[in-house]
Amino acid sequence: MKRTASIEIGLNAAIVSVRDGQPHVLVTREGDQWDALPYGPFTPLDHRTLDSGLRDWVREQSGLELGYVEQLYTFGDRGRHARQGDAGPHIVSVGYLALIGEDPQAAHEGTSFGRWYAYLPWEDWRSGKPDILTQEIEPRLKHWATRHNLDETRIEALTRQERLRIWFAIGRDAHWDEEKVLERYELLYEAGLVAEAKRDGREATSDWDDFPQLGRPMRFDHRRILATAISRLRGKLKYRPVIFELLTDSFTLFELQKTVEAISGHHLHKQNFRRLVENGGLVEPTGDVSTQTGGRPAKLFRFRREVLMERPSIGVRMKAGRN
Amino acid sequence: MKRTASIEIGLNAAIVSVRDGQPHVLVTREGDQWDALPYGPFTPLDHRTLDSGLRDWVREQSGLELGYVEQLYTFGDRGRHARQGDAGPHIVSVGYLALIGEDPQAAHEGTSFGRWYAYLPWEDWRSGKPDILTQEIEPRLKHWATRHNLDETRIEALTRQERLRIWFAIGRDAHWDEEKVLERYELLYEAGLVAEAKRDGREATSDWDDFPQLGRPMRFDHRRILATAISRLRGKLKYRPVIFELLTDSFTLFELQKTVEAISGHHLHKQNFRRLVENGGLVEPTGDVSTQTGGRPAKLFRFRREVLMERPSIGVRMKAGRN
DNA sequence: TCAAAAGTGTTATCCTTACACCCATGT
DNA sequence: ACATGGGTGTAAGGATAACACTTTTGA
Repeated sequence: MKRTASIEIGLNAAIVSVRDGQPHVLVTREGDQWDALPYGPFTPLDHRTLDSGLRDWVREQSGLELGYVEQLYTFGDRGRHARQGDAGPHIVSVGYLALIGEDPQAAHEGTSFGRWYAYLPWEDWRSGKPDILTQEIEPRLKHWATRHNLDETRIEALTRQERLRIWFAIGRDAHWDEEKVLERYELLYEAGLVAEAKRDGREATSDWDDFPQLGRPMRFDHRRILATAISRLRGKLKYRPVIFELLTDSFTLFELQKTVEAISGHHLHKQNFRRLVENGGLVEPTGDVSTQTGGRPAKLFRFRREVLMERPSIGVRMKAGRN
Repeated sequence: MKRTASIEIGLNAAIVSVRDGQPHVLVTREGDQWDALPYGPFTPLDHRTLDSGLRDWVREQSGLELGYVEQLYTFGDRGRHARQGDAGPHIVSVGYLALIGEDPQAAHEGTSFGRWYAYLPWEDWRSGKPDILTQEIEPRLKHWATRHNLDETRIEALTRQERLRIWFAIGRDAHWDEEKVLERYELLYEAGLVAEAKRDGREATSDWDDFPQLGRPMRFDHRRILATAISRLRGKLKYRPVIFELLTDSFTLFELQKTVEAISGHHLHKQNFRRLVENGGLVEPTGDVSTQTGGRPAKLFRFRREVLMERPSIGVRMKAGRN
């Protein structure tokens, strides 16, 4: 028998909602502390399953009743919850992604929806490449890549240069892969360029005081969980019709497009997007029109739930485009 | 503060290897017990991370040194590890998928590689639809679907009929989705058609004694973890070049095709498969040929590791075919 | 010689992309 | 009138699937 130590299982939820064309995540703010995702310990006596435990915590902390919920990943790094030299129980945390369609009315005091791209501003390419990449991130990462590039202790590990190329599109023929959100955040952490790295006692690339704030930080490793959620959601969009979990029952194609753009972080080509969606059999017209569009009234559509039973895997395929 | 209860975190690995065209998973057999996946508790004092804990347990139990490892899912249902009325600590288990390329020599005493399709025989469509589906499973599932179909307590839940259609391709226009391995296993469990359901004290569709063995059962919920691993691997094949983790450094296109077929569970069209692979830039000729093929000597290929840095997502695309 | 697997070539079809253009409404 | 978003048509290009066929080895 091995030695045992007290373990606690933490449940964390990244609860996503799109409003006014911006993706948001539910956060709790306690005083001047950093924003946190809703979380709480899993206690088997109170919770039948991990899922139901999560729903209980979210209900208690925010008043929200969750619909679509999906497990993301279980994080178990030693000391991930601890500040330097801190003791205390070891915590393994199970991260979840939840999606909310209707505009959630009044959540509890102390909770609110924070914009994704306030936490991860380099992920929003809807109006082109974000300035923070060119001006702040790229020069610092390039500098970091030149400093002792010889930490390749493991064989077959990617070099710093290579990681910049595939994850940050720095270098020739490189291109931005919108799904690599987690990899980018973890690289910034490793390079000591986010506030959490300083908090956790990691070495910085240069003086911390010179640093701009690269995105709003979060408590514990919650920004990592948010990054995981975004990665998963951006990937899943392409092969599962999850986007409709973020919309009301009926919607215009424009609203659908804006929601996909909000999540994927880049612009889409209007005409082709409409055709792909309509031909794909994902939606059907309700018969009504919306006159609130600022232009010609738009047909309203609803999601065809039957597709879940027709095609094994179907999503909103699309490529970036100008129009 | 909530009540606390002792929690233990278990680590489980589905270690996959393809030999002689058959996919296998590493199991331990203790006496007349059911086969089990390698597993052990996560103890933070011994293990730095969940990953390293898993590698430690596998090394200890089987002597294998793992390469490619990927977290699958964390299972936390109350009582999932318990027999009826059993008490004891609550166990949350974290499932992993590991892939092994080289034919693994001598694993420890008591461990061996068991064939996937001995555990889940309905998943092997390489020689057409398996008889066990037509003869044993479908009639029993149809019967189950007619019995009190009114367990739709949740709104929006799929009916039994619908689930048979989308997951078991029973009904008109239905077609088999090879990725839905977990859904199928869980449905068989829910319908009381696998031995684990009896062991866990679930009600059967009819008398247990009448039942054929629907696949070889496993300890605890290990067959569910295996099903999760297969689902994930079959899905991932299509957008990541993971298949090469299951092959030796150089291989013929025929070996590659047989390996993909072993994993995906269906036959592929030879000519088109070869073209897709060669044109896709996934592989490059080594210059050597293999004369051990039983026919004309075949060019040997190797995986182009550079693609990991070129394309964001690339896999072995293919459709079922006759040839 | 035959079986078995390695390979090549060609076509029809579908899907995607890109471009051009017109429609209906509110201000 | 014009801005805004809604909506249609079409043609080029690429990828896929299905088919037919030739080549090289071992038994």
